[in-house]
Amino acid sequence: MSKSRDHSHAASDRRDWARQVEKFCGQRELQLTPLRRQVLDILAGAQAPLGAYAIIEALSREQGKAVAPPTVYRTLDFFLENGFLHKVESRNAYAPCEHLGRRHHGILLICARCGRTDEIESPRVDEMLQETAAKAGFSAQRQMVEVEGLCEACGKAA
Amino acid sequence: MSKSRDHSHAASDRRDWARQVEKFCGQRELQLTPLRRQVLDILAGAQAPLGAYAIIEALSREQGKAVAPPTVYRTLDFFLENGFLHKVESRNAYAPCEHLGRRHHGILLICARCGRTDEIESPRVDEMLQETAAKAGFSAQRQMVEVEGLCEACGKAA
DNA sequence: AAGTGAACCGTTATAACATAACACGTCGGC
DNA sequence: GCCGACGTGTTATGTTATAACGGTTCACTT
Repeated sequence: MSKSRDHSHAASDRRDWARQVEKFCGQRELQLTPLRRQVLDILAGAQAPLGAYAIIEALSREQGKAVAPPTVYRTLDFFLENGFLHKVESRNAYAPCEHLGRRHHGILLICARCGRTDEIESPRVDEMLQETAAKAGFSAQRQMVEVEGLCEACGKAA
Repeated sequence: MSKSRDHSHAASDRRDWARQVEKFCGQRELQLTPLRRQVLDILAGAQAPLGAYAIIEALSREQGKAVAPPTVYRTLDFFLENGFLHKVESRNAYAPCEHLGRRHHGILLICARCGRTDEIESPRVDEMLQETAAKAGFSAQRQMVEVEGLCEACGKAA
């Protein structure tokens, strides 16, 4: 399998994500409606974060379902509010949260070449950011860390 | 003056910024044209990061000058390319870069209450991010770190 | 059974952010 | 004088996101 420790962007990871979201919805009595499941599948099937309009197109293409923007944005809000999804601010796109249930603040690694993103966690970075901000008199609530560069595969290719 | 070490968002800081940009343009033979200077002044006069369309409105209001979006975006590009400005990705806004000339990767502290942003630098955070990414096989090129929370003033007010 | 409220989705319209493509003027070098 | 680079103006359009209103379903109450 992959030799480094599981940062593979593999389809299996994303399918895993979909399964976990499903499980969480069951546990917390959140409604995973048909629309939400369709969007979940589309996101789970994507190799890179999707924009809202890409999801609209995918719904139309793959499910033959024509939906307007608000419908998709509401669905995205649902996933975001429940911590199932991250918004990739630098790209206006939405990516599966790979660490469901944990207190998040993920670090997003965005490949400039293939567009795929990986999410990693680092409590040390989180703490250091918190502290660094505190030194400036700032009380941190939410962190957004996005790193653009080359993923392992693209780094080797180049 | 301010008791903590100079994270005051003070108007004087921003005027300082404008002066430094001016200086840099002189040194590097960059043209600080009338339009660019007007935009510079508007940004220097703002208490919080401005969006492109806010700048358009300000140009119209303060300078009586009606400009179309491309004109402003080109000006912003000029400032961004030369490292004079940061784009605040989570807000689609543009903020003065407070550390001209240094290799940047600033950390943006964005107050959720008053909207003001402060930029701090932390080589340690930068390094740690770099390392953390490297452990995931990722070669980092550009970092975006935005922290939302309460600035000192707003923290006390609340 | 009728009444109520919450959650979800559909629909229309529009707001907010950003860029493509082309035109024109100025200025410096040849 | 011609040319190319640069900056700006202008028109049109592309992309991302939300406001506002309507309708359905369903659980719960009375």
